[in-house]
Amino acid sequence: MAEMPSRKTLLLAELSQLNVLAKKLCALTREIEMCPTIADEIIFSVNKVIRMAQSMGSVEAEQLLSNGRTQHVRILDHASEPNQRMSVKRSTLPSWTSHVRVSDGMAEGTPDDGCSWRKYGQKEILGAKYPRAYYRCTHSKSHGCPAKKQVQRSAKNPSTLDIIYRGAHTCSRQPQQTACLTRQPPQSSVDHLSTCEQSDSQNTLEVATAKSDSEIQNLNSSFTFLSQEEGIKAEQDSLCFSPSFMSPSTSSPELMEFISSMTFTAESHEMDLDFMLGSGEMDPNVSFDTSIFFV
DNA sequence: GATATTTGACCGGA
DNA sequence: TCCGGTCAAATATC
Repeated sequence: MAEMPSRKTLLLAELSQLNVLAKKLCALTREIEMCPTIADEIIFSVNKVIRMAQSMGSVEAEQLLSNGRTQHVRILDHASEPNQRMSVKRSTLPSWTSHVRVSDGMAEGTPDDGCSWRKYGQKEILGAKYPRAYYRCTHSKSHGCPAKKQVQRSAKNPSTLDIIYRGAHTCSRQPQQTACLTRQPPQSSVDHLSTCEQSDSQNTLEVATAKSDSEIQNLNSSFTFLSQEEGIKAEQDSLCFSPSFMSPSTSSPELMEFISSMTFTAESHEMDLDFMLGSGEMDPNVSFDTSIFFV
C-alpha cells in the first residue's frame, strides 16, 4: 500500500512532463523538424506512464482517471483489458486503413513503409477478388511487437492496395528499428503537410483513405482531420493532438524521406475508433495521446 | 544455417 | 457451420 502513492506521484510527474512537452510541440509546430524529437520525448514519457498504470491495474487506473484528465489511462484500459480475456482470433488492437496505390513495378509486392514485416498467412476472402495477405512485425517474436497488417488488393481498383494496420510497433524505440515506420492512426497532419504537395513520381505510393461520408464526418468531428489548409490553421491554433499521432519513429530521417515519397490524397485515415471514442466526449484542449499504440 | 515465404490445417467467434 | 485469422511444416532464398 505504501507503494501506491509513490507510483501515483511518478505517474503524475510523467503526465506533467507530458503536458509540458506537448505544449512545446504545439509551440514549435511550424518548425517541423523539431517536432519529431519532442514527439519522441512525449511518447517515451507516456510509455513510462502506461507501464506504471499497467502495473497498477484497472481499478487504480480508474481512480487516477477520476482525478484528472487522463484520457490516456482510459484508452489504455480499453486497449488492454480485451487482450487479456479475448483470444487472438479477434484482434482488439487498434486498426487503421491505408489505401495505397502502387506503381506497376510494385504491384506484386507491398509498398515499403519502412517497417520490417514478415508474412505469416494468406487467405482467399469470400467475395473478394484478391487474396488477403497477413503480415506481422519481424520483431514480433524478439520484442513481442504486436504490429500487424493485412494487405489486400482493391477489387475496385486493382492498382490500389488496401492495407489495414493493426496494433503499433513496440519495437520502434529500439535503435535499430528507428527507421521502422508505422502508419499510426491517423497520419499526423505534420506528415500530411510534408507530403501533400508532392506528387506524380512514378514510384510514389499514394495513400488515399476512402471512407463513407458518415465515417469522415465522424472522424472529423472526433479528431478534426483536416484538409491541408485547415490543418495548418488548426495547428497554428494549437490543436495539439494531430502531431501526437506520429509514430516514435517519425523522428527518423528515413521516415521523413519515406513520407516525402508519398502523396496523400485524402484527409483522414479509416480506423476503428470505438476503442477510444466510447464516450464521445473529448476535451478539445487535451492533447490527444495515441502513444498507447506504441507500448 | 538463418531467415523469409508459401500454403494447408486448425481454431474460435459470429 | 461458415469464414477470417493464425499456426506451423515445407520450401525457398540469401
